[in-house]
Amino acid sequence: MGFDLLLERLEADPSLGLGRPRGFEKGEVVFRQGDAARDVYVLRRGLVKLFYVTRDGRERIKSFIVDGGLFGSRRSQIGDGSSAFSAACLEQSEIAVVGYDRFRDAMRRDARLASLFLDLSEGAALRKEIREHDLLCLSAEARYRRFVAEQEALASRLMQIDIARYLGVTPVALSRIRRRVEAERGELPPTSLSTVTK
Amino acid sequence: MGFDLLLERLEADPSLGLGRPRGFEKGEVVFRQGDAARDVYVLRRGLVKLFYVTRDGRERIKSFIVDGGLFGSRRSQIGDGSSAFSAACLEQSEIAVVGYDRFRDAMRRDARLASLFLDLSEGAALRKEIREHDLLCLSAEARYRRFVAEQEALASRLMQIDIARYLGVTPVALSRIRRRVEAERGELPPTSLSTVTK
DNA sequence: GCGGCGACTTAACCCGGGTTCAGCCGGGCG
DNA sequence: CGCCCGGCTGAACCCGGGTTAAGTCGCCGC
Repeated sequence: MGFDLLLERLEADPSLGLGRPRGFEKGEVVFRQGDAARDVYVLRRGLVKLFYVTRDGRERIKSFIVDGGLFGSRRSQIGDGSSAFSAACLEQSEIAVVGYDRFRDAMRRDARLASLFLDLSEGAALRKEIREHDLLCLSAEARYRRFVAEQEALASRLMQIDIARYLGVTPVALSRIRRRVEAERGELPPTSLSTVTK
Repeated sequence: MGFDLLLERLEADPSLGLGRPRGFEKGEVVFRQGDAARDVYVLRRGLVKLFYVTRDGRERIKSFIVDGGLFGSRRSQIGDGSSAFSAACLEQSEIAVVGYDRFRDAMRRDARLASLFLDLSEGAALRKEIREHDLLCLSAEARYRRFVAEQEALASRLMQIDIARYLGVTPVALSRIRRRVEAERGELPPTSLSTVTK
C-alpha cells in the first residue's frame, strides 16, 4: 500500500523537519489521554498501542500501530480538543513527529501527498468499521480466533494481557478462551489431512 | 452543522438530478447487505437504520440516520465491493439518490462542496470513534443510559427492539435494564430538588 | 543459587445477559 | 365484538465472562 510513498514525500519536504525520529523505550508514553496531541506521529520502527483508561481504571486497547504506521489523535488535531486515548510503546521504538499545522501546509502544497493521506484515512475508516462490526456482532472467542487468524505476526509480538485488553476481556477470560481453542485444535483429527499438515 | 449547505449545493447542481426523492414505506429496504451499493443517499425525511445480519441470523444495528442525514456504504463506493450492511426505513421516508460517480464529479467541480463533504466525513469518523469506545469500554446498561441521555429525541421514535439491536443485547435484556434504571429513578428522592423538577 | 517479580494458568464463586416460555396489552381486521 | 399478531414484560434456568485467590514458570539481580 501507499504508505512508503507517503513517507518518501514527508521526508522529501525539508520544512517538515522529519527524519530525526526520537527513540522511545519499551513502555514509554508518547501522549496521554487528556493531552492536546496536535501532532502526526510516524512510527519508523517498533510497536505502539493506542488505548483508553476507563473511569474505573481498566485499560482498553483501541488499536495497535506496527512498524511503518502513522498515528495521532484526529479529535485533537481538528477540534484541537484533548485526546480521548493515550499512546504507549510496547517495544523499543523510533517515532518521527510532525506538527499538524506543518503537515497540513505540506498537504496543501503537495496534492499527491494530500491524496495519499486521504487514501490512508479511507483505509483507517474501513478498519474502524470492521472493528465496530466485530465488537457489535462477535463473541470474545470469535474475536480472538479472528485476531490470531488475521494478524498472526502481530499477535505473536504481543503479551496476552494486551491481546485481552484489545478484545475487551480480562486476561483470565482470555486464558480460558485459549484453552478452549487449543483443546479443539487438539481433538480435531489434525486438519483432516493428518500427515501433510505443513 | 453544514449539512443544509451541502444539500443546497447538491440541489443547485442540475447534473446530479437531485430533488425528486423517492418515497419509501416503513420497513422497506433501501439496499441489502451483499449488494453493490455505489450510491449516496440523502434522507430528506424519515428514519433509517443501517444494520448487519450476523451469520446466525441476529440483527445488529450499526447506526441510525435521522431526517436530513446522508448515508451510503463507503466500502461499496470506494472499493466497489459489496456492502457489509443493509439499510431499511423505520418510518415512512423520502430519500434522494445520487450515483457516486456523479457525486465525485460534482465535488471535483465544486471545491466548497468537497470541503463540506470532508467535514461531514470527519464528523462521521468522530461518531464512529465514540461508538467504538462505548462498545469497548461500557456495559450494556451504561450504553443504554448514555443513549437515552444523549439521543432522547431519537430514542423516543424507536421501538425497543431496535434500541436493543443497537446496544447489542436482546430485547429481553433491554427490558430488564430498563426496569433497573427506572427503579433507581423511582427510589431516588426526585433529583434532590423534589419540587422544582422541570 | 535464591528471592522476587511479572505473566500466565486454574479453580471457585458470582452476576449479567441469553434463552425459552408464558402472559399481557394494544392495534388492525373480519 | 372477537380474534390475531407483534411488541413488551416476567420468571426460571443456563452459560460466558468477571473476580478473587492460589499456584506455576521464567527472568533478573543480588
